[in-house]
Amino acid sequence: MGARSYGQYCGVVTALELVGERWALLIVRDLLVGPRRYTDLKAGLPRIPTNILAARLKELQAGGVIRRVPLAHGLVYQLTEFGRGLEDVVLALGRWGFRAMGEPDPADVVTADSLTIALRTAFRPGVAAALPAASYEARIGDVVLALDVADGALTVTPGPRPGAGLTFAAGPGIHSVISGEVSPAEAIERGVVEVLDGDPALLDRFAATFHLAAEPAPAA
Amino acid sequence: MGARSYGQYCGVVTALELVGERWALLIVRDLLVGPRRYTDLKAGLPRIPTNILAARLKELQAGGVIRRVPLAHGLVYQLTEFGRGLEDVVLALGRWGFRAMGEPDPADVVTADSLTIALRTAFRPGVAAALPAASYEARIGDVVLALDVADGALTVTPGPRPGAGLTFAAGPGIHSVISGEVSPAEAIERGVVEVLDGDPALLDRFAATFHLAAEPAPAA
DNA sequence: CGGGATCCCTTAGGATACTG
DNA sequence: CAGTATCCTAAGGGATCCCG
Repeated sequence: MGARSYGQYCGVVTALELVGERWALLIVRDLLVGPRRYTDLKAGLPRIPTNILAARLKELQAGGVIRRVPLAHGLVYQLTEFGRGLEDVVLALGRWGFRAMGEPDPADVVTADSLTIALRTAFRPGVAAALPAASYEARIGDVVLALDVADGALTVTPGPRPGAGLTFAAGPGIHSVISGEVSPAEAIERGVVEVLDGDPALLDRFAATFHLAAEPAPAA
Repeated sequence: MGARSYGQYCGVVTALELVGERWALLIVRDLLVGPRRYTDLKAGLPRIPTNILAARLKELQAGGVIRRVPLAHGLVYQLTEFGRGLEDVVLALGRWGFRAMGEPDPADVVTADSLTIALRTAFRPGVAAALPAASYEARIGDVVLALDVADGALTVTPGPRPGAGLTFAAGPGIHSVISGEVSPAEAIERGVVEVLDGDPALLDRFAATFHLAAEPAPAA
């Protein structure tokens, strides 16, 4: 048994031995959005040392979580079917962590992949199914995402969304809209969200569709 | 920003900064079963160095995940309401890790708390609700647990269950019963499960109530 | 330019012993 | 019971360099 093994016959332990090392679940988070090249991963995880990225990729491969796929030009890393099973884990983590996010550090970045996953964790299929289809172009920081909600399903694509019902720009303050701390109307009024195009009333639908509770942890 | 920060404004990152360190989620796993003293945690995590346990407990406290509660005699650690929100994360991890468990290392241990959580991850409320109530006494390794299933809810209590509908003993092979690789009848026949008391037919109900898919990760 | 490998240094984590 | 203190190893961080 490895010296670094937790030494228990337990599903949680097995999982942590596969993806519990530092950075591993963030690599998985980004790969849940789609296959990525080494360079994409490095760009999406600006603070990961390159040797650690290489090491993690090897470990995840050895664990059957990801696969290297040669491409015409270069290669990509991709989750295996087993690895895709981590979606529940990552979404649960994101949902739980949302409550504790607080204000961003000035040095914090927001990447397209992390934001895509964040929107997936906040997405409420039941609510979306009960509302008319909608499309949004969201610009958060430097990230531009196209969101399409139809039939209770969400599609997130990087880049602009021509013809979106609503195009808006926001900063980290979007957090308070998703948590419900700030109503859509207030958000527009206070400049937390800036409507660039389309129907401002659609921001209500957005806030209903994407929602996560965020009561801060009481000392209790 | 700490040198060890991941540097992203993202729920997953926030969560990992709170409970992503080595051993942290295993401490949480055990506390999900109930409040525990320092010594209980040490016993339930035989390979954790005591200084690391102390460090993690401080960090988890600082993060609002756990709380120290003084007792008449000594003190216990307990999840806060925020910390209890990690149940989804731990169960999702356990569910995913179950598929990769394989054979136990000879040095691996099974603790009462880890087994309690494992049974919770495998529990199917829907199936249980459709079946008559049942009680079991499960002896896995040295661990003895009382299981009560009623109205689609599961209660796990450490220790024997006098009057249980079925009392059985098993080793790690119970994994194959829960995964469905081995049918209850086969399990009894091959000695994977030994019925000590009660109605052997109840093992069918057990296997229906506690189930997790376990196809090993295909190379695909 | 994509996909790493290497080097050095810092610090977290492991093992063990000891204490209020 | 509930931790500190110590020593040592190995993992992680940062920068740079290399190769097809």
